[in-house]
Amino acid sequence: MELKLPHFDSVFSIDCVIFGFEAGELKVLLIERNEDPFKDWLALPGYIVGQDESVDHAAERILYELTGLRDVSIRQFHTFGEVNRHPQGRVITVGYFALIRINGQKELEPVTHFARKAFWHPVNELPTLAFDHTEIFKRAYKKMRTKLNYEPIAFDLLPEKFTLTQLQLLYEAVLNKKLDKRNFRKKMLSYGFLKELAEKQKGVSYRAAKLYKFDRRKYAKIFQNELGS
Amino acid sequence: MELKLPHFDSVFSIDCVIFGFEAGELKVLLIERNEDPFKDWLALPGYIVGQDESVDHAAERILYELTGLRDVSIRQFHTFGEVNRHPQGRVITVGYFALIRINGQKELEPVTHFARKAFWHPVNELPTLAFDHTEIFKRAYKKMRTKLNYEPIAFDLLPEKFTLTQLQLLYEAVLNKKLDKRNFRKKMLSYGFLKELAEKQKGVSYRAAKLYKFDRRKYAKIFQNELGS
DNA sequence: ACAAAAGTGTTGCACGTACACCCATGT
DNA sequence: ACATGGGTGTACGTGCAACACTTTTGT
Repeated sequence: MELKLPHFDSVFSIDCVIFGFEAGELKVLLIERNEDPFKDWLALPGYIVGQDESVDHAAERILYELTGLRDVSIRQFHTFGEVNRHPQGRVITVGYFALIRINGQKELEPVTHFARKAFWHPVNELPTLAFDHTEIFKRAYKKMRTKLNYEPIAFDLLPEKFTLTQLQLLYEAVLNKKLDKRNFRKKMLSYGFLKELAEKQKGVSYRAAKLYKFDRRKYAKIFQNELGS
Repeated sequence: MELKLPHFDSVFSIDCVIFGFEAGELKVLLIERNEDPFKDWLALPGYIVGQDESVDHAAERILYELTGLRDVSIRQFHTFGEVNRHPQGRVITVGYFALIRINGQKELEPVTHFARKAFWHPVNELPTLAFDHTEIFKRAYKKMRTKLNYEPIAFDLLPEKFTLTQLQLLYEAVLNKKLDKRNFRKKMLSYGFLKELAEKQKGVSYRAAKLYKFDRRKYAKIFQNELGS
């Protein structure tokens, strides 16, 4: 079929706001750019969408290239389409956010040339970022806090096995407020998607806490009704 | 500054899912296309974003060109970025939805050449639409129903002055279920953003109902706290 | 024994839900 | 007078918020 579309100098990109949780703090994954524009600046990991890949696929690819992680819950949250948000031309960017397990694993190592390094930075006291990335981050953070209240996204940030106190500390860090221990536990357990393990915490110099894991199967079963029409 | 961006054959568009309420039914604004591809098909109103306009601006412009309406609450809800969603090339589209007052006003008349006509169609029993517009519509409809539960978007669909029964019928049509009259009124009035008018309904052959209007100022005052950090 | 965090129940309040009858008005 | 929708209150159950002490374990 003949191509009748206008020929604009326009490009799509995606930018990822990737949250992690470490040392009791909520963190976001940043890169140090190695290319113009904004060479040497800090930025959210993001890149141009390929001509022959879907936007969703691009988001997964870039997340993989920067972190080595797959099968992460990654979701689109907003598209940023201001005319002058990119100094080199018309670029609209689709923002995605993901929550991943930091796990104290190996150093993050970008496999793409455009980033000099990638690292976790606490979400509080964020430095100035390239482009409109500060705005993109803020929007993602807001959305994430909202979602935390009605979707079990917190578990993506924790190790597979965790204690209820760890879970609570995470909620407190993200929502930035203290929660009541008894109410928190009651509520979490009442959902019925936490699986209590026989195992206990190790290496602590006080009473060891029970470990739990998030049971995706039970979660799906419980909330399948909410889909509807 | 030198343009270093890759030169892709790619274009952004926007598609609008515009809801209206008429004759007790929820309706969506469709157009009959007058251009290839999908010439003569029914579709959501949408068009290509200009090189020098923001995506948000494009959405407002297109809504205006198709309906003559301004100052409508129009919101982005999702971006559709599959590779082959457009037969002529790579087009990603940003979906917006809006709710407007049908008002029994003058016929809708497209001022752009690409649509032969625009008209309201009940959301139930929607015909087959061009491109992936059925999918876009479904996503908007779902989002809209969700939003109805926690934002006062329903008032955009009603005339400025309305009765509580009209409001309830609208909720019932959108949510597709019956609601209890007493509970519905109690809840709506408890919010405190409905202003009771001295005026009453006219021209009905039964007891005339009180008219209300939605008080945006009160709403803003009541819910300004929810913004935060 | 002590330090440190784990673990555990009850009460009041706000909110949603279920439910049925009299009232005002136009014909 | 009658038909039609307008308008109103109560009782119950659920879920959330406030609140403090005992238990377990490692040192």
